[in-house]
Amino acid sequence: MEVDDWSPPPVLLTVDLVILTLREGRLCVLLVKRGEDPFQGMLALPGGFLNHAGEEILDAAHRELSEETALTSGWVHLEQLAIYGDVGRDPRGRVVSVAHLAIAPGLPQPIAGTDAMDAAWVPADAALSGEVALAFDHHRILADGIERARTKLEFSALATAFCGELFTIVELQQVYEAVWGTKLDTRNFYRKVQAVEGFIVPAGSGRRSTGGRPARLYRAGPKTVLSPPLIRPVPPASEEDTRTEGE
Amino acid sequence: MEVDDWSPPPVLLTVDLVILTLREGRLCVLLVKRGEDPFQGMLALPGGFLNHAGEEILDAAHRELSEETALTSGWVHLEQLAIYGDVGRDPRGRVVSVAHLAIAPGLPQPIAGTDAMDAAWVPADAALSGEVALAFDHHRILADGIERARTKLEFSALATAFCGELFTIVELQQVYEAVWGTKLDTRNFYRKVQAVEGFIVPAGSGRRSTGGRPARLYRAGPKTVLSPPLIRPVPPASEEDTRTEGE
DNA sequence: CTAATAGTGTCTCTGAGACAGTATCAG
DNA sequence: CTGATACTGTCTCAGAGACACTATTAG
Repeated sequence: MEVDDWSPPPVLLTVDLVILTLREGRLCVLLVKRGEDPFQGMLALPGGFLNHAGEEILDAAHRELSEETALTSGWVHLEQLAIYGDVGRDPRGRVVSVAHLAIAPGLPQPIAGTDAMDAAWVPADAALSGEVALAFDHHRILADGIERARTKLEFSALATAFCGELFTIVELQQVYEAVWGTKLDTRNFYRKVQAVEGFIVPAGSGRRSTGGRPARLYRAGPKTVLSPPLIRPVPPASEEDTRTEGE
Repeated sequence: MEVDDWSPPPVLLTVDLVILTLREGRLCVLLVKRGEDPFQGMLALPGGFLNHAGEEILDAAHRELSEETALTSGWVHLEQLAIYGDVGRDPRGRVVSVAHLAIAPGLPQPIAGTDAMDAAWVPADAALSGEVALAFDHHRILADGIERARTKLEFSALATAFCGELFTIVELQQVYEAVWGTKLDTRNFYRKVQAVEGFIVPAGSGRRSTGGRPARLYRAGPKTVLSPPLIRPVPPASEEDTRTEGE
């Protein structure tokens, strides 16, 4: 404690990304197959070290994001998720990861990044359920990221980040259904999203998909906080809750 | 990109704490007067570097917490808040701070820590309003921490962390009123906290304060998520609320 | 009895969930 | 006209806010 020439221990900083999108109505996450040293060949979240000591963390996250997805950037939501710094999490030493949550509209095929052999969209439920093993503590990070997205859908306008610039209410509903993993009542959904002022605003005229009544188009409104919120239906009220509920 | 002997740039990691408590019915935050190099003599959040490369971040937060408050530890809530790593935030170099939110019941006088000249409880509104200048980007961290506490009071049982092991419903209400900065209706509050199963559970018999009917005692229940939540009354009162206040 | 604090009941209104039929297009 | 998709209205019930009085103690 009273050491005079003590100096703080340096750590290595990485940026990891939970990138979510919708593909064929399913919530998917981008995973890469590691091409390098620790956990080589294993699936992991995209990410990497800071490029140089002067790189901002958010810039590094954006850089990693475009390295993997070739995004037009601008229609991407990117926010800090949490920090993961357990001592044993990386065999290379004291590596602390700043996890980020990224959400983007239907993305094209991913591209293999600098230190990734391969990259692919994996359905979120498959990645969560442990069917695929993830490197480091990335399973925990992924779970936290998806949980964050699910919660933020209730209280923020985050859902529009899954859509393009123009979208229909049905498409927005499909976002909620895919992320929450539930079916929603169409009439209640229409009523509620339109009741929140500034959540979505009408755009021009309609379009159609497989021959049917043309749908009205909307774009994201100025509001980022939803009030009243769109409450997520209680998870299926499963059998496991018996013990928690009793006493 | 193809540099072969490239190695990731190291950074220095600090842990900073937003420690909240209630003193005389007011929300207060612990601030220290810096006794060392950058921003010497200025007020700042308590915190410091990792002790050694093998120290867990959460352990470091606990260590800093007990260094400043001499807490009996165990009745303290401590959670990660966010990470602050802007390039220019610390003149000593690339210093990245993992901010934490700590909440504890009515604490005694703080003690000056290792590298702090002085420590004191400062009312949150005074610290937020810019009356006092804070070192580094600590004003932003403080604002984020208090906002986090205000939000979590709605949806989690965090309020009980401000109380001791045993508390009355009135005391719990005072927590909400102090943190939110609003007055709440006593009857509605009683009804709502008791409606949430597992939020608070009755303890033994009553006690009193200044001569009055003895209050029933409660302790924190097993539930950490409040459903239904206790909605915070709208803070902004958006525009011209000319004289609605006196009601 | 008085002062002081703890505790309670009702009404109204808003918002959530459940529910089925009409509107508009392509072919 | 048919198939397909977009869109809408009503009822009921739970929960939030507004509101004033009774209960129990110390002195």
